[in-house]
Amino acid sequence: MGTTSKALSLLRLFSGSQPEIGLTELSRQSGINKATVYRLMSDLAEYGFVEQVGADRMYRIGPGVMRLAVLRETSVPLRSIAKEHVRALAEEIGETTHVSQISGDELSTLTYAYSTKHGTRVTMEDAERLPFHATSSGLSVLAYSNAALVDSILSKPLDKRTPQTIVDPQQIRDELKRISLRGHAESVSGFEQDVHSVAAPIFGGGATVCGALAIAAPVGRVNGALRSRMIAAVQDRARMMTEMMGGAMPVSPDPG
Amino acid sequence: MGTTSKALSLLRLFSGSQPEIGLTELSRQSGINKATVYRLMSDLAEYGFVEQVGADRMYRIGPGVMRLAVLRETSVPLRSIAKEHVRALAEEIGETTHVSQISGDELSTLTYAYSTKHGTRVTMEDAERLPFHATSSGLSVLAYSNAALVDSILSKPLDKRTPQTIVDPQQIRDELKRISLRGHAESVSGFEQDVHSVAAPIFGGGATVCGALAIAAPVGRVNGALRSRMIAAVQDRARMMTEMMGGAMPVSPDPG
DNA sequence: CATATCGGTTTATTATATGAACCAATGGTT
DNA sequence: AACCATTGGTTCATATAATAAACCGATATG
Repeated sequence: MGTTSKALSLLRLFSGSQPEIGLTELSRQSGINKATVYRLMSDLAEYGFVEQVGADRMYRIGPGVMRLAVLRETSVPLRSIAKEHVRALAEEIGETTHVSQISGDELSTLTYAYSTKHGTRVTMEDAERLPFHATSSGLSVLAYSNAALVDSILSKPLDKRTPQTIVDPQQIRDELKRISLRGHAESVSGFEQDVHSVAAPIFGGGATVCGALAIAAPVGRVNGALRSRMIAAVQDRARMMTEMMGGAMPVSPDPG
Repeated sequence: MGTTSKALSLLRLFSGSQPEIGLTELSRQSGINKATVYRLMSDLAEYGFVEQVGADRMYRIGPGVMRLAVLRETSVPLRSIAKEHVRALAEEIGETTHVSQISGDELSTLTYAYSTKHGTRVTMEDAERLPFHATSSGLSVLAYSNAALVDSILSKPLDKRTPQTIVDPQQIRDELKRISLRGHAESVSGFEQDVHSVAAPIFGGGATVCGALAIAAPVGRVNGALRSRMIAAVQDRARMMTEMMGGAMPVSPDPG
């Protein structure tokens, strides 16, 4: 593993549930020597990617990423487009909604919204990382991705998140075919127990898939009627988002 | 210069006016060997910090930064707070406004807003990088920064952006003292010709300065009345933003 | 058709990253 | 107050990983 990769992998350790991490803890979780971590974090800090805060000198994500984020949003305004739709959809359906984008070999949640209609709801974490194979969002994206990405994902061992998670590559490939015919993906307790989710892909410029819109509800609340509404609404909204992204659905589903 | 620093410095080359850069161009502008740039960009791409797009395989900022940006905004919501104030202030004064944040040894523009009141206006660039010594924003930040940052900035050679740019360290230190007494900074044609700007610092948790709010108007339009309004408004808004950040103005100005 | 430029690759060379051991400081616990 | 366990940070001999010149094939340009 190269030095640069090591430095970048350290950034991946930060998450919504762990927004600040100390030097020793970074070393422990990454498996990288403490002295090395120190030097890498110093480099990252110099460029504003992390900053040290408080008396205990914990590290957190720094201001430098905001500059890059502004640039990114200018060319690919997925997040700003997503925000409004996610809110409206949550209100319309009365369940939790979220948009996630492809980022390497996983999805990362861009934004999400809760509905206040029910006392219980599926909860999300800020900037949560979602595996492709175990979420409706991931499957909906894979169904429209090129063969290279699908192969790369399915060739690695797949994490069995719950007893219901499908980890057999062939079974997943079959499912991907069905998804590309229907235009939406569905997952019942595949990622988190008791969560029923439906998702539809979002396309950017050039009919390439860039992320997914999803609705997630507690399993017990999803009856036939709600399920139909969820599927119809998520597909409808995803289509609207694709349009605003200047993208287009591929004419015939990618066979990959 | 370490490998990590090299990789991160490549990211700094991307800007609003140059959102996509090719391999050879990256090598040229960074002064780093092409083969090295290739490997570094491959590493960055693997972690989603850049992505290649189009037939000519140009690089642009990738989706990975959005995940980090979401995390950053959760702990330091400067940008979301800034957006509304910048808009309101632009409307109130009828001139261009912007908020920038400290990012290493420079400021980077988080968000800005134009007013439609006049046909001419000061224009901004997305994610523009602003030097400390030549902008009212930078000076207002420095005036409330610790001595270490001030020394580090003033010890390096200062770029004379315009004939009016002050580049003498001692002259700048004198000005910083005055700024910390008044609570705002002012710059006439110090960064761009014919631009008159006023700025006030924004403080985050622990009374530490984290950025600045600024108003920028064409020099010819700034008469005594407008100038007074600009100064009063920028200070007022910056105070509001500081409050929303959970920050506080330092009781006595930092002597640094 | 010749030339230039592009993204990407190879390879011997060497500069750079590494990690065990070590500090000093902090904060509980006995 | 003495003690132990942690923390962030530093040192330096060692060895691994980064580097740059030359090269390749493809595309575009005159």
